Amino acid sequence: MLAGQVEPLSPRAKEIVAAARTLLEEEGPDALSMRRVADRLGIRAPSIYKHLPDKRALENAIVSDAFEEMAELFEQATAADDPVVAIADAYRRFAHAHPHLYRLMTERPLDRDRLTPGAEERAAAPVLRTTGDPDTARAVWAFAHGMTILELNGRFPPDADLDAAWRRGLDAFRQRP
Amino acid sequence: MLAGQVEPLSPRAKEIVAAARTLLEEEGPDALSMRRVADRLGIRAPSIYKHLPDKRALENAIVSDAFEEMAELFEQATAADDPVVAIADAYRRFAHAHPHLYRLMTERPLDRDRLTPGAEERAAAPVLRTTGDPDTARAVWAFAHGMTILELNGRFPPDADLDAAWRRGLDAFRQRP
DNA sequence: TTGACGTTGCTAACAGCGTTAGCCATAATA
DNA sequence: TATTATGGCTAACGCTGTTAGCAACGTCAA
Repeated sequence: MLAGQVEPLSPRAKEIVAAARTLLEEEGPDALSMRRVADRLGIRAPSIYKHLPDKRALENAIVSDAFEEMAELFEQATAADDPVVAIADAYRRFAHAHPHLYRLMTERPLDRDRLTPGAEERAAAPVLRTTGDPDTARAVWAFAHGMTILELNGRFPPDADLDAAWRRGLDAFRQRP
Repeated sequence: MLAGQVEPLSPRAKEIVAAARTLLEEEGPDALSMRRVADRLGIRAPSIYKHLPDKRALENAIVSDAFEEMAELFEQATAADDPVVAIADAYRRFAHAHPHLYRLMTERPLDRDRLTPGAEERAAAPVLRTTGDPDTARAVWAFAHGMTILELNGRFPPDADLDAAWRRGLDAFRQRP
């Protein structure tokens, strides 16, 4: 319990986080500067520091929210006939709908001490539960993330059938009879 | 043929690229600034622009070299008993040996017009050849990248057995009898 | 030998970044 | 009414990539 307590955001801080998220989703990571966020709110950049300690805290708040939203989607998907596929599809759909947000969530180490406690675990739980064993859960997650981020980054050939590769991958992890 | 021709680097440019790569590998991406690179060579940052058009060109040169090195490793691995596993292992080993370099190679869209022509294809070819079909090749690559980058970014639990998850994933893509 | 020119360095500067220090007006509280 | 906390502000610092313009040097032609 050495981790510093993450205190809840004030209403004003939530407004700032909301503005930051909109900016990120609409204009991408370069637009997510303290000055641009402040602009959107009609204030100056240094004023943000009255509500949030630094830029990383702003990003962490966005990421925490996104984890909660993902967890919600995954929990709904567990009810499907093939829950692993349903969760994976929800994962990929989320990333396509929020590409800049998805990159922010995945492209670097999490500073877990400063995220909403439990959010990450809540998103991870359905995958672990539906695949059965942790090694498979991790392998499926790795495939889903790899596929998704390479796709977002335009790393596959333009004529590649990525839906087919996606199905091929998920099929590989299906229980063998 | 709309792509601008990539002209070969002058000897001095190659020195700059070498210094930049060392800096990146030793101190990480934040150290890879034009001023730090110049420092290493005993010159000033603006002088770099006499040899390379911009920072992106510097990064592209590093990435192009890395692709060639990867291709070399993959081509050696195709001789193994189980070439898919051997290539995948070489991939993961390369990333572990050069984490900052690996991130630079994968974390954003390539500007293919400005890379050494053919380097990317040369690295991709062995995977395609040994897996047989393109969908499987892409799925295996996605798994390998996903596993590797999540590992580098410390996204798995600290007690996770990542070697086991790695084997589990590769096993899933093995031809079924 | 001299003049021209390309090469390769330099300094100064610009706009943008995250962040800090310090000031001030307003609102809430003792 | 006096005090304190809140939430803005400006100015500034050191960092970033990059450009403009200048100066020294080597090469090569007339």
